[in-house]
Formats: sequence, C-alpha cells, structure tokens
Amino acid sequence: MSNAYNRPDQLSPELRRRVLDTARRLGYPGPDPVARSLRTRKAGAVGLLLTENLSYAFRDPAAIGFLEGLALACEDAGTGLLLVPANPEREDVASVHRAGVDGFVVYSVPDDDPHLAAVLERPVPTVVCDQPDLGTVDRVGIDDRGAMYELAKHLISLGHRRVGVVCMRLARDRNDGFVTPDRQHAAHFHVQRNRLSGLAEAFSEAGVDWSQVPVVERFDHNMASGASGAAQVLDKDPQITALICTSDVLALGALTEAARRGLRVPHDITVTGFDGIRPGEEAGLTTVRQPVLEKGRAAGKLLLDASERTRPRSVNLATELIIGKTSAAPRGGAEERWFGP
Amino acid sequence: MSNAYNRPDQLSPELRRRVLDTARRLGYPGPDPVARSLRTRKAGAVGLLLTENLSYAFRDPAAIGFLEGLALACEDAGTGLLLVPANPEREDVASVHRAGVDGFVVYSVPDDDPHLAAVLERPVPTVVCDQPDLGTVDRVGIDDRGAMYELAKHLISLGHRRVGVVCMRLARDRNDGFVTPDRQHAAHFHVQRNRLSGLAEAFSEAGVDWSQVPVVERFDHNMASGASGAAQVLDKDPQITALICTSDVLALGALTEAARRGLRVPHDITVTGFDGIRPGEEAGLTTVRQPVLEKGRAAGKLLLDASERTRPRSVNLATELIIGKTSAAPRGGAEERWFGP
DNA sequence: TGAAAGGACCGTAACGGTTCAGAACCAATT
DNA sequence: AATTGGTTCTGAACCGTTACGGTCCTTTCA
Repeated sequence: MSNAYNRPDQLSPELRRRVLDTARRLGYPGPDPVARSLRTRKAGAVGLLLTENLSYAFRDPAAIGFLEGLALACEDAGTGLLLVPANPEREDVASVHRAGVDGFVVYSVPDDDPHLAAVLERPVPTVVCDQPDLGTVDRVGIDDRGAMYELAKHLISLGHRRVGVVCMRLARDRNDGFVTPDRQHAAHFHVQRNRLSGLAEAFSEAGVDWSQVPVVERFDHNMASGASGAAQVLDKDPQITALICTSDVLALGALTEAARRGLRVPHDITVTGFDGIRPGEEAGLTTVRQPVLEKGRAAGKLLLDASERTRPRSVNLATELIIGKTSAAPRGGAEERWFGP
Repeated sequence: MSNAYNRPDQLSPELRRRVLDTARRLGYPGPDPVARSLRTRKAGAVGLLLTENLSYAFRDPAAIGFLEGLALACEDAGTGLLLVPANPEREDVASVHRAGVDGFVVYSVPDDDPHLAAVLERPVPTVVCDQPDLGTVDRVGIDDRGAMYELAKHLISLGHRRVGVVCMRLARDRNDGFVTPDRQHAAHFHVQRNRLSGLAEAFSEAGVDWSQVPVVERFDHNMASGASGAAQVLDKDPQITALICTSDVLALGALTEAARRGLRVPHDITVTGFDGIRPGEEAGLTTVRQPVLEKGRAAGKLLLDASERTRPRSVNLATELIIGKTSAAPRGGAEERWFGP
C-alpha cells in the first residue's frame, strides 16, 4: 500500500515496517511514478519547447542563460525540467503530445511553428517567452522594439546615417542573404521582427530611407554567420559607417570580419550587438543588455505560480543600453555630414 | 478510441473522421500522455541526475558540453531529456522517485550520493558517467588517472619537482583548504580522486614525497575558486614552479592570481588545467583535452541502445595531452636542478 | 455500562489510455 | 445454403497508483 511509502502517519510504525519488509522481499521497486502521475494528475515536471535542435540550447550563451534561470525556478519548486525534442525539420509534434508535464515554457519559436500550436492545444498552463502576446497564455519578454530604437537613436546621435544590418533568421525557411522590407515585416520570429522594426523607425525618423539599407539574414546563429553576414553587407556597400547586429554572437563574428579587412573598430566602423552576453562584454561591445537569466526565472515562476487571479499575465523585463568601445562617431565626424555637400 | 489517433489503418476513414469530429466537439484534448505512458510502459524521456544544483549544469563549460552531447543523442532518438532536481543540501530523493523516465544518466556525483542510490534502486536502465564502474550498470568515462599521470610526466620531464595542486571538491562536505593524503585517497568524487592519484603516482616515481606537496581543495567550481586556491598554495610555498589544477576553470582562475602577483606564465610559473574547454584553449592553457560532447553522446547512445547483449558495458573515451603556452621548464632550467647542489 | 468518538486498517473505484479477444458483418468459395 | 475467410468494430481487461469511505476496534466520558 502506498501509504507505507508516502504517508507514514496514516498507519502504525509496526504495520509500516511489515509492509515495507514484504515489499522488499517481493522485489517491489517502490511506487511507479507514472501511475502516480496519472492518479494525482501531477507530473512534477514542466516542459521546455525550443524550436531549434535541442542541442542548440547549449551552444547559444543567451539560451544557456535563459535555461539556467528556468532551471533555478524549477529547482526552487522541486520540479523537473523536460527538454522536449522538437526537430524543426520534420514537423513531428508527437513529442509535444507525448510529454508528461504540468505545463510548458515556449522559448523563441516562430509564430507559425506547429509545435507551438500543439502546445497550445494541450490543456496545461503555458508561458511563452520572446513571443508575441497571444492573449490566451502568460508571456514574458522584453521590449525588443523599444530597446533597439534606443540603440539606433544613440548611433544616429553619433552621426551614423549609412548603416548595414546583420540579423538572425526571420522565418522557418533558410534565406542566407539580403532581406526585402516585406520579409522584415512578415518575419515569423517576434524578436527579430521587433528589433528590425525599432531600427527602421528610428532611422526613418532621422530621414534615412530604410528600404535602401542593406539587411542581411543568416539562418545559423554563430560567429561564422556574423562574419559572413558582415562581409556580405560590406561588399554591397563599403561606405557604411555602422554595422548593427541583432545579437552579440553575430556582432562578435562581425568584429572578426572587420579585423580581417583591416578595419579598426570603432575608428573605421562601428559594430553593435544585442543581448549582453559575457564574451561580448569582454570585447567591449556596444549592445543592449537583457536579463536572460531573469527571463528564464520569471517564466518558470509564472508557470509554477498557481495563483489564478489575473490571467493571462504579461511580464516585460527592463533592458539597458550598454555603450561599449565598439561604437563612435563615424570617421570624418558627424558634423562633416551635417554641413557637408 | 485511441485507434483513431494512433492507428488510422485499423479503421475505416469514415469512422475515423466521425470519431475525431465528435472528439473535437466534446473538447477532447487528445490522448493523455501520462495514461499512455502507464499503459505502454514507456515515458519517452530519460532522466539526468547531476548532484549539483540544477543550474550549475549551465554554468560549467564542461557540463554544458556534456549536456549538449546528451541532448544530441536524445534528439536523434526522439526522446525527451528530464533534468531531475537533486538539491544536494536536503537529501530529498523524492524527485528521483517521481521522475517518469525510461532510464537515467548520472553525471559526476559523489560515490555516496543518496540520489545515486535512489536511481540504482529504480528498475530502469542506467548509465553512470565520470563515476567508478559499479559493475551493475553501464558506464562511460575517461582514464582520468592515466591522463593526469601523463600530464605529470610531462611536467617532470620539464624539470618540475616542487609543485602545488588546486583541486575541485572531494566530498559532499565543504572543505576549502589543504587536503590530507587521507582525504585524497578517500575522495568521494571519482574524477578528482583519480586525477590526484595519477599525479601522486607520477611524482612519487620521480622521487617527490607526495605527502609534502600542498594540495588545496575548493568547494565551488569557478574561476574565483581557482584564484583563491592558487593564492593559498603560493602563500604556503612561494618556491613552487608549477601549479597543477584539476580543471581548466580552476586553472584560468590561477592564471589571474599569477598575473595579480606579477608572476609571468610560464616563465616564472607553470600552470596546467584539465578538460580542454574553449576559454582555456584561447588562453593557451596546457591541459588534457577530453571529449565532453562525445561523452554525453555516448552516455545517451548507451542508454537508448536497447540491445541487451553484453551488459554492463563500459566505455572509455580517449584524451589528448595539450601542450600550451602556460607550461615551460622552471626558471633556472631543469639541468641546474639535476646537477646543482 | 453504554454510547459516542476517534484511530487504524482495508477494499474498491476511478485516473485515461492501449490492447486483445471476439462479435458482427460482408464477400467469396464450395 | 452453408462454410470459410477477412475486415471493421465493440467491449472488457489491464497498467499501478491514490482517494475515499466503510468497518472494526479501542478509548473516553456521562
């Protein structure tokens, strides 16, 4: 009887001992967790859905920070954290259906991801992170658009008008190359869409024709992509004075490409990132710092906090503009451009 | 009827459509994963037990690499990966009992960890990693002892005889300070015990009285620990020519402490690590590279490979001695010591 | 001494799916 | 017309646990 294991106060010590003894003698391995879950309707775990290959989560510093925060929240609650395998290639949502969890955290997947749809169909609480507010489930994120707008304003105040952009992938299909304004608007990744839109707004306000600004997209998110993306932008328009990257990882790659070309940063070219990861900090990157660990922790707290009062809830965390040593006024100075021919 | 969902070939398309329709109309959310698991006796997930606070796994580069490899293997098999919260403070093995998984991977926990014992009681396949061979379950690891022996031999051939050691924690209790030979022998962490024993053997063979060698232990595993550990060793014996650290993270910390003291590496002092993580590589650290990602992947493969033939299986992965630029002959040269007074 | 109260123990009914045996049905063969 | 074979469909058993309510025994108090 399970009482012997779980509720020692419900029976006499003597009986308990006897039950446990015979259980051991019969080779009983202890209560089965799955059957228990079925009966109690508690799995003791939350599921994490990332659209990238599962292992990606361990290669991207920002994702690692998020995971750490989420793990922290789970740990506090004594809950397990189930990484759900959601291979973006095959549209195999079975893994979502098979996950025995009490809730889901969905981290930065495209709006139209079938796995996300499958999660929303499950009758368990869900928190989406770095996603648009769906109105039906809790959400945690930052003001990507506002933060990027602020960064752009800073560059504009330094005098930059001719810029290029390297961004992460905007949709589920692979498009390693230039991005049309249409594709920017229609981007299925909420984060990227908003960062680009913040840039577009700020530069448009400064009189720049955004449709003429070279924006290059990279499917894979690593330094090599940042480097090759930067190369593609610089090949297209060697005159740009600033290279705006939508993540620090891309920016770090861009820095290596700049170095390879003999461009001094920030004297010859300004490079900016987004996220505020450690290696970026060490490189003195101008960027927007976002509290990735707190984001994960907030998502976990939201999911595990049972208080039903005001649902759905939406949490926006603060970001901070970090002026590093990879940004400066363009060569020749802002004034020259203002008063020049 | 579950056939409609899972076995479309077992019934006519017409009935299937009808069943699914009414299911939707009744608001049926699809088959319950827990009930399914109970019946099929498959949870579709493997559990990962790390004794450290769950979040630690996301802060240690070697652990991250292991996790990535394990996640890769899980992904290939379409299996979930459940991080089991095993707070080392409270001896709460309930989380192990509650985990609905098809198997466990246990990563570098102390021999006497109650969570490990709880895992072994569960009637599911288990793979232990960086642990002693238990004889009853699969195991994957490296030859920590041999690898460290080889590294020590290299230092000895350079002429080092007077050395100090900074190691990770050796047992569940906190002991930030010098380690007696007894404690080294009795260490509950297999990895640390073997690395120290490899060192002891090599230096003993070279005529060094190992019991006189300062060995400092640090409970927390981060660069600050490496720095303070190095400081403690250097304070005790400023004459040492080499600082051997049992991990790269500690070694990186030791490098900062050396720099703080104005000691040039490797001219004034040799510093070595263990693991072969990226930041160590960038610092040119002399170390032993171990294939952490492969280790994780091998653990996953072993667990998910159902072939029952030769159990338990034991896998040893190859390591590689990396001679970086943090090691050199001691100042004054090896010869001076050989032929000196 | 009898009734009420409380505690210990035990039996049973879900939880929600999967599986399997067999019923019902239709078609083809003898 | 009856037997055979095959397919589609239905019903019941089972997976292992926990929640619940009932029985029985002991204790307490009027």
